[in-house]
Amino acid sequence: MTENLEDELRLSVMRLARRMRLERDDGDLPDHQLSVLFVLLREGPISIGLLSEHERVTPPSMNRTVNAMAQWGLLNRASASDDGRRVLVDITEAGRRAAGEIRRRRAAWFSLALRELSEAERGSLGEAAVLLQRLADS
Amino acid sequence: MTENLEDELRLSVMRLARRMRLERDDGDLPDHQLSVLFVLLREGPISIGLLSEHERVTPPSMNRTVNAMAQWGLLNRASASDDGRRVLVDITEAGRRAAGEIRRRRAAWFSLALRELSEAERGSLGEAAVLLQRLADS
DNA sequence: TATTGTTATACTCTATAACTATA
DNA sequence: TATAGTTATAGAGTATAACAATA
Repeated sequence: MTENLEDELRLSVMRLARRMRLERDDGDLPDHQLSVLFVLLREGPISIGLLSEHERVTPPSMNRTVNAMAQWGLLNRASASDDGRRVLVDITEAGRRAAGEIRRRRAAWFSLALRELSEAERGSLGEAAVLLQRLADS
Repeated sequence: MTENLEDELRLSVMRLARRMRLERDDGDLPDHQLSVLFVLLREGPISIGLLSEHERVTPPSMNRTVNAMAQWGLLNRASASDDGRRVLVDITEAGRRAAGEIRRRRAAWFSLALRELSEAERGSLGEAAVLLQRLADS
């Protein structure tokens, strides 16, 4: 792949992600809360400390975010049974619903956008999906 | 493309973009300032109002951000010659350097990640780049 | 004594409302 | 009178430092 194509790929991924992030309503959750919900969906119950590392914020900041979200019923806090210091955070049914709404909205937009492509082009993107996944994990 | 593949593509794009955004140092610009620089690079001189729409913040908020960035010499403010009310914001050489640094860091990481793929796989991604670009614009 | 989380405090970014300057 | 931007003020989100509880 030429360097130019590499840049084009990188930039288009960034811009497409931004475009998808914009598929939200005014009443939706703040970005950082939404991001926490997605982590919980992906990783399951997790401590405040790990959550703060994952989201690249300090533990006090994450603590505050988690408290706000617990007040809204989006997640639960519970002491870890094996270590009284740790707090395990888990998503609630309401949290799942909130995250699901955004996900559906993004998926709906994306589906429509994909229909503008040809069958062959969609096939190319299908091949690419698994590769992008691998890159994200590296 | 099956619905499942559609989801996989959407999620992998989001996650790869996040992974790339993380390629920054502590001393780097705040996200919203960086985002403004990227808009200026892409769109050239632009008014405060359009900039605030593009970044989805209110005009007073963007005004503040622009002032801070002007103080750091990252951009220039100038009245529009044809309309004394409008302010045209343009990136400076220092702004270009700051944006370029992040871009280089992301490009370097991405280059390394791509080397883990086969030649054929990189070819697939090359094809996909232009399609992702088109989706981002839709 | 080290680790996990919390409280106290301050700074930054954001928003709404009210204001100024220009059209 | 309408529009582009600014100032005033307040509400979130974040950070650092100091503290409490548990290991």
